[in-house]
Amino acid sequence: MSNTPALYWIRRDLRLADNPALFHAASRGQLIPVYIHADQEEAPWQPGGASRWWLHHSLASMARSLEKIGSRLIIRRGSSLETLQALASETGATAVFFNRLHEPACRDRDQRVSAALENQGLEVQDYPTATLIEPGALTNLQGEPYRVFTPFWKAMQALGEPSECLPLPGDIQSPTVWPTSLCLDDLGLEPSGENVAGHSWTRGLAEHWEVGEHAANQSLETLAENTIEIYPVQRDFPAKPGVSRLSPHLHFGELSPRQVWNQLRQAGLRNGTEAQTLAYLRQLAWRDFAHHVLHYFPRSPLEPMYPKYRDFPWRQDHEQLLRAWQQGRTGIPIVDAGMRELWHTGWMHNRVRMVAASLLVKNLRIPWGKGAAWFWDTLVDADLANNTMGWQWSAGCGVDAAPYFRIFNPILQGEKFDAQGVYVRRWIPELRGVPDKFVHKPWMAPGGQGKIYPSPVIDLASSRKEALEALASIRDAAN
DNA sequence: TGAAATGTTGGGGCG
DNA sequence: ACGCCCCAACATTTC
Repeated sequence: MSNTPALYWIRRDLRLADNPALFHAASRGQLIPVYIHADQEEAPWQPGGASRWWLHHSLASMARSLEKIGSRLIIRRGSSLETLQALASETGATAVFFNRLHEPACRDRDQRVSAALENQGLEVQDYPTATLIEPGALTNLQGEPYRVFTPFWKAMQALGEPSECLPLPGDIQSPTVWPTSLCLDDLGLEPSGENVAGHSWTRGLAEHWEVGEHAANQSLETLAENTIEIYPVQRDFPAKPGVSRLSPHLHFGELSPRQVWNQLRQAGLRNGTEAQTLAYLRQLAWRDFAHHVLHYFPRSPLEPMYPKYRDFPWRQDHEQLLRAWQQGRTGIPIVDAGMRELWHTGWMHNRVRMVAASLLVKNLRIPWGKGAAWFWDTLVDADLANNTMGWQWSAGCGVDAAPYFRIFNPILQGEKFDAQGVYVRRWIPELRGVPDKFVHKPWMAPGGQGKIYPSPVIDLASSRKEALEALASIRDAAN
């Protein structure tokens, strides 16, 4: 026990349970939880619109949780280092505890902050908790980073189960005097005004999500006890509730991946759903793989991992097409439905993300970074590692990527994974009068039944051919 | 975590 | 009964 306070520096670890920095800081003695809004330090990957909305509500939830256990959330704005230094001198704190972030900008910032604080005699403790395997800790037998998922996953499994989760922090000791705090609203996180479609973002997001640790645990409970049973089969069908929707909770640390792993494992044993559980844990491992790849390739958010793709002949003057894609009016139902789901709810089903990305990158030949930037701004689960891996995978220029010739046909994808058109009609009411047979290609409906919906902005067959030619023009380059 | 083009096979209609 | 053709249905190759 120390008789000076410790600062618990909160970032994207917005939970009380299984929280190493909070647990150890609280065990040490007087605790001062602090959130410092310094998003320019993460530039150019500061949180986008949907993320800011989520962050606002998650911080509000964290503040309430801390108050319930007799503590508080101190909110400040400014340079992380200067703010921590100021707080230390205001409160007499002699230690700073935090959980690690692994994005390159955050990691560099945290190392600078730690070094500076230690230089002036403060104790700094940081903990891994954002991933199951710490990025950089797992290499193949040659000491090289894995570049293919399956061997990475096998190596992960060979390491055995994650350790037990930490309990809630015990007795919370407050400092004798609390430092001053801003109000959450002072941070101006919630986007004001309307999004691209003229909808109020705030309302749409609020209608579709419950934010915070409690809601995150409820979603995990639903997954472990119900959805997991149907997950392996239903996860590919966007109209069905076959996926976990845990991604934003994991991104903001309302749940740790270790909690997800351990709870699913236990439920799987209890309910005899171990095989289904493994299918989900494999997907959870993709999240670790993405962080692992970002660790070794810190420039990958902006640069193709295979340099020859820098010379890819992207379409010139694609602004109009990009806007049609963003706004969900490409004329291709499965893509438009996905893009509308995105702006209404801040989320899109993964199967549809892949189809929408393929259309943007391959048929429209628009640089994948434009799609990544749009997703970054509109997804509540926007995560630099996952977003980068997903887009480079789709564009064919990343590790373990879809081969360049793999081009989705959005009509076939729609017919295969949304045969009755339930998903596309949910987001595109105009299609409700179009018969099932043509719901994924309304322009082909006889008798003007499909006329109500605009024709595709791109011809799928000819643009596919052009994409293959464009890709052939760079494929013989050295790498 | 593809789809189109091409090849093969076998059942059935037909003269 | 038989050969021929058509064309699903399935398999393989190619991008």
